Amino acid sequence: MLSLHQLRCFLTVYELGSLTAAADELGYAQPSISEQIRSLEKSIGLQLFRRVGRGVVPTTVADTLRPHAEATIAAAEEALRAVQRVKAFETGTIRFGMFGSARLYVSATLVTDVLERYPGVRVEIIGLNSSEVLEDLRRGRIEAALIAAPPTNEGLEVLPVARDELVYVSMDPERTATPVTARRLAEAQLVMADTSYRATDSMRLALRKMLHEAGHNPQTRIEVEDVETAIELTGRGLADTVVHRGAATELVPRLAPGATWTVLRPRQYETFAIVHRVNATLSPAAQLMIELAVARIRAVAEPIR
Amino acid sequence: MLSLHQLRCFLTVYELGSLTAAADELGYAQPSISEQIRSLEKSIGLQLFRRVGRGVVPTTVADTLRPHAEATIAAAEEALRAVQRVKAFETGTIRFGMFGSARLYVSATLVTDVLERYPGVRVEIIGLNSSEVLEDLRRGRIEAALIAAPPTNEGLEVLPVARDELVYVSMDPERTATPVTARRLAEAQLVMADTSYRATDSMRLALRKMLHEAGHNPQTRIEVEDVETAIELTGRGLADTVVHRGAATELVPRLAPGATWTVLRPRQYETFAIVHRVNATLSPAAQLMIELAVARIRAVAEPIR
DNA sequence: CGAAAGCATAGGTTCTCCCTAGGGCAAGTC
DNA sequence: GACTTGCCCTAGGGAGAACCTATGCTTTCG
Repeated sequence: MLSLHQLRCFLTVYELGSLTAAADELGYAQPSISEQIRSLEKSIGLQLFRRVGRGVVPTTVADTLRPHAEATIAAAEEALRAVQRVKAFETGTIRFGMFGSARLYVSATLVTDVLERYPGVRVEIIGLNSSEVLEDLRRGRIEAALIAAPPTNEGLEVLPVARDELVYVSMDPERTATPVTARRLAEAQLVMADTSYRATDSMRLALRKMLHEAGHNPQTRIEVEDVETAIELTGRGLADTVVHRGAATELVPRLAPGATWTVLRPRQYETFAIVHRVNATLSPAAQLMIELAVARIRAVAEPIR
Repeated sequence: MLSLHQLRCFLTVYELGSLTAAADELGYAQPSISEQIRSLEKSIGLQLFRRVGRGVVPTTVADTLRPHAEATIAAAEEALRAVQRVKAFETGTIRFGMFGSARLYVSATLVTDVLERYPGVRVEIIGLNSSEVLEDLRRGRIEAALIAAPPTNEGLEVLPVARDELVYVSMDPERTATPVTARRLAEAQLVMADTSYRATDSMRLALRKMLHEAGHNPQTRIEVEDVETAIELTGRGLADTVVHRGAATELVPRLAPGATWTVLRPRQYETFAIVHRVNATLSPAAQLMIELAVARIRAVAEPIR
């Protein structure tokens, strides 16, 4: 079987015209080089060097092989360099999951942070829709993610890093003059985001629990996919909505100018957490993303611990 | 240390997404593949696959490595193909030595023969001057040669294949009307070729012996390097010359029109022989050249045995 | 919850790599 | 022409790599 080591020995011998010299050059004993050359000759079925008195002389076969051997060695070294560059974050792709409204807080700035420190890398933020993130985590296609809705999913390790309060958004200033109670919430016309995941969305669960405790049943008038859409509809006065404070700060001025918001009573919080598979040893890239994402979200939300 | 085997395993695992499947594909047991991947990961210092429940998933490092690994494997395979083509004479260079007047007989047609059978090869006929051939043989830079002056050189094996008669060439038809005796030869004004090798040239030795036996001393008027020059000077009537019949047939009509030739008395012969180092195992290329050269020279000269 | 699939580990065998020691041949030297 | 030197080869042995079978553990699927 052909090996890189054989090719390296071959090239050195070809260059120096001597097994002994090649052995010195490569730091081996002469019989070792001899053996490598012999095994290479055997594996191609042709003589590469003519043993002639003192020294060896390359055959025309060796002339033919030489450039290819050099190309092969070069390709192998280039392969090593490529992964070393990835190791040093000089290049390569870094993938990170981000799910729910978390992206509103950190996605853009996180990418900026990474690119600033490692200009060569390619950054992929996976999961503008939530199910993908969990599936990708479960399937191992991404190592870690920052999510806003801690699932009790088995096999996933969850590290809360910050929390953000839920706020009630409306175009009617009267409705946001005072904190919104469970009763008022139950009576409101609401537009809620993340339709597809209403069964597992932690915000929904929190609101449902709050209403239940007050003896009410949750009722939403409109269901949409995006937080953006929910806020935009609120801006048109069609309904009110409940979102994270961060989302409100970020989106209301742009999508629902004139809308105001207030907290709930009792106050409700959503936790942001880093999630990854249990027992996973995280890659440097993943650790970097986690570090930056945590720093960013702690700057804009309320840090936990 | 990086190895081609590791890269092959890596690519198969990457493609199939499974160690077990890769093991089946490559014909190994699963733990062997596992070990190869692990050692590759260790040698680059980065994880290539995330072990996730059922199967493995490539990391971004693996994505980076893959094209380089493919390029390296491809280069290695191309190297093998290249030498296999040489093996089959589909390409590559074939070197052969040819020395003395032998080239007049076979050099051009020999090249034609080779190119006809193996259109892809490059043919090099080494040694239009004689010393190079022996030196190249001695140094091992060529494996074999066809020569016209069998040297008693130690370390070289000589296989006579044909002989050619020496003829006396002159512009004076009277001098070639009858075979030339030693006495007439001693009296003639001669131009002789291969000056540089007069001490070892077998034709010189043969003539000298012939003259000595008749009690004469050899005396040459003009010494030149080339047979061509000798014949050309003969054509101008400046002197007569002694050359192989083959050289006369080939060159006299072109270089000395009007000149005629006759044999010597007693008749003198020059032997053509294949020469190579003793105990040398000849390459297929060398054997081919020998075979063709022998066939050719036996067609135009008088075969021995 | 049991069965199946897939990776990791353990232990042992075989093969490869590399070493040292010594033989043989060719080239250069006295 | 014998001697020395340089260089390759062979032989034999030890360390490590590669590979195998058997088995255990985790995840996934019915």
